[in-house]
Amino acid sequence: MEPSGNEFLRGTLKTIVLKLLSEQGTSVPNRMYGYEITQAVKERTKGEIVLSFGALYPILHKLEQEGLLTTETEEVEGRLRKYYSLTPQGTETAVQKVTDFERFMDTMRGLLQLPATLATGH
Amino acid sequence: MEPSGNEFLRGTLKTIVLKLLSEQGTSVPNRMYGYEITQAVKERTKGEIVLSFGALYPILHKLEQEGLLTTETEEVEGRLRKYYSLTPQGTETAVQKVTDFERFMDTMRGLLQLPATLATGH
DNA sequence: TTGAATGTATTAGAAGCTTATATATTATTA
DNA sequence: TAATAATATATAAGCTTCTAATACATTCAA
Repeated sequence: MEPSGNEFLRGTLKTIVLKLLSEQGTSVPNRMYGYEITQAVKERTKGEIVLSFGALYPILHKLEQEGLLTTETEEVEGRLRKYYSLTPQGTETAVQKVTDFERFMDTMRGLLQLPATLATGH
Repeated sequence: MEPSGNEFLRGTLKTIVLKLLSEQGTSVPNRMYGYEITQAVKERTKGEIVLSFGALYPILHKLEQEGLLTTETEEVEGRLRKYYSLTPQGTETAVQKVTDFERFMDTMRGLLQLPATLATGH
């Protein structure tokens, strides 16, 4: 039906992936592998958003194909791991997507007559 | 591509339609026709969100089929107009969807590390 | 009389998901 | 030691949802 039962998530997956990769990790540029991305999203949202692999991998491949991501495969503890990191263009797109999403939320708040959020608790 | 060039709108269309119909208009229960809905969305969002008819009508028909909307057709100024209004179940769903969307925005703000919105300007 | 605005509706096709499946290793538990 | 959970990447079938295009019809303004 919907991604992890949340219909609103539709169309936001690329933005989530790009944003996570744009954050500073232990390596510069930051790199993450697919499984790690799903776990990070699950942890940060306390299980509210769970990316399925069937959704994630096609997105990663598409972003790579579009030149926003590059990959490096490494063997870690006997298993193959494919790390993804942003290209310069990917970094730009990440910023743009997040800005677009903020704007979208603002527009939706107006349309649905919702109050501005004052306390979030996160 | 995306609804009115906005990929994030995916999955929010039902919520928008239900919310608009749930607001108090001149009639109780409030009723609107398809074209009116697209215009209301366009005006409220200053053109940022434009619903296409190809997206709107299937949604209206589906909501009717699900028992969330009822319709009445009237002739107004020589043209046929089909008014949609919420059933009791539709009213419940409208509230639920808006609540779900607020929760979703909160989750996304946490995930994307966005600040809480203090001033909106709308 | 021509075009813009108003109005409902369908269709073909693309895109973005879900769900199921395949494959494989390591770590834990019964 | 055998089964299962967790770790890890990936594809395929199929459904839903959207875009873009089209059809049809009326009213109003230029």
